[in-house]
Amino acid sequence: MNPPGTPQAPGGDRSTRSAGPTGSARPQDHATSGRGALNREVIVSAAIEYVDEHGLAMLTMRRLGEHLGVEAMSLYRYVNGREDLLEEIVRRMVGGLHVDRARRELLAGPGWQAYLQWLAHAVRRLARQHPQLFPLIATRHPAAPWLRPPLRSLDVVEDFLATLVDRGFTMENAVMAYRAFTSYLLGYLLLEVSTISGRTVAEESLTEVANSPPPSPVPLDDYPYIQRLETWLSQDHTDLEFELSLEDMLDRIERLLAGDRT
Amino acid sequence: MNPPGTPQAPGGDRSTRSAGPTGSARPQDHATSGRGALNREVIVSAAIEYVDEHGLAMLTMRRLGEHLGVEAMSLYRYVNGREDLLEEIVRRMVGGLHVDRARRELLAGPGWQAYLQWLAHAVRRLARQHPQLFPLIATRHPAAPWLRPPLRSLDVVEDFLATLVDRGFTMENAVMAYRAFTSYLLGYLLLEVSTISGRTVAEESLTEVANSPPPSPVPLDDYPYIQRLETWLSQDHTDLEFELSLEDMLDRIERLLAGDRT
DNA sequence: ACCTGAACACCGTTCAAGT
DNA sequence: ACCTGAACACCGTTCAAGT
Repeated sequence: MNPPGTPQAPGGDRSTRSAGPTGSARPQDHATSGRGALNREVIVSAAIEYVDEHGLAMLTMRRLGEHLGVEAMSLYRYVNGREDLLEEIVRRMVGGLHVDRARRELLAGPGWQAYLQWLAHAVRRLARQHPQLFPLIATRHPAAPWLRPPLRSLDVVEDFLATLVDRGFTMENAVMAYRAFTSYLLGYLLLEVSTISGRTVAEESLTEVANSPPPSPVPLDDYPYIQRLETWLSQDHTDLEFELSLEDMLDRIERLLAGDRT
Repeated sequence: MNPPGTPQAPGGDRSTRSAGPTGSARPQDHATSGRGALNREVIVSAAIEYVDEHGLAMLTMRRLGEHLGVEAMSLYRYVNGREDLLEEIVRRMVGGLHVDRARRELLAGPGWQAYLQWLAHAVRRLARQHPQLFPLIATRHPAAPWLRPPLRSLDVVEDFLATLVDRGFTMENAVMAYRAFTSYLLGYLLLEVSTISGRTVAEESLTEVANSPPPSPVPLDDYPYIQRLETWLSQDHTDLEFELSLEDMLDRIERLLAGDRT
């Protein structure tokens, strides 16, 4: 399955499902030498950190190497190239949304709403913590193309469907709920995040690149309505707005169920 | 305003609002020489064409130059670098959504619903015509950061707000409608498009790059629910699904209005 | 006025070589 | 086993030079 030339990541076990509490970090007691401790996990963490600070465009194999105190070429032992690194970042971020059955039962209780509420908030937390990275989640096409952003991880989708079907959704309705939930979240958060990171990235590319002209403040004559509504338009999404539209969306899903029974 | 070193685009009038029926293509009767006819418009068109065919990652100043039968450096006379080119592509795509007042009245009639219906379908047409480009629309941060994707163009947003306010929306409700509409469309279309272009791009990067291993078909043991629902999940979004959820969203906007009157 | 050649700084990636 | 140096092919972009 693997072309012979391809460098092999040591300990490169791709399955996310496995990770029991045992196999997380093999004990490496002989000199955890501060410098030489290079591995896939460290690299991905550093990359996330770097992007959060400098923006996605600044993430370069060479710069990441430097940031880690290592030549860029060393990274290729653990990461199968830049694409693979980005993919792994997404996997890692999204992977945190998976909860085991027990925890899920606790979260959800008898209804499905509490679980979806929790999931939505978890994704939002992610988006706001890593505004630079979230568009990646929304844009990258996964291995399984019918696995849509922003959930991505098979584990998370499995959680989602299991919860709903166990609570009495038909298969068709579960899928419709998945789509509704998923596109609501994606659309909402992409916009919310674009206001946050829009400014952030702009500032950086100004200090970092420093040759692009400052994004000219557009003159609003000729646009009377926009002018009148600018204060409202530029207002940040509030937590309340998220809660309300989220509930609205959950209601829509509930109506799916109701429509089924009548 | 312009740093002296910056190359200046001839005829580089940025305002989109201007374009009366007169100034579209200055008559250049002296030898419209098939080769030398390089200008901003031609470049942008070629770029769009190129991306549609080869994917965004393949769009390179040098390759685009070659595609146009010209050295890459020539492009810099008309386009202020790659970033500017991308921005212009977005401007051009989104610009087509602007309709003058007369046409809008015709479209909308007395209600606002017909206009929003038309707009939603126009954006969807765009997304499906240029699946490779649509994520760009969703991701690029505009000059005015409160101008959210996917509408982007000041003209279009002005159209949107004017239509609603003229039909009796309060300012606050018009903005809420703008957000609801915008994030609904963005979320929905991003997902729809990701199924289309997911496959497309995968095939290309396979023929073009040819060294990445074929995206391994994920084994679905361990994921019983996904397995059961796969056929549903992988089903393409249908036109009907779009219509239904669109109407649903318009209803939500209508409830904004109703809530105001009670 | 418009295009080009040559050059610069920077990429991602490979591979033989070092320790 | 792990990292590096050198190299390759390819970027975006600038600028003096050609016509």
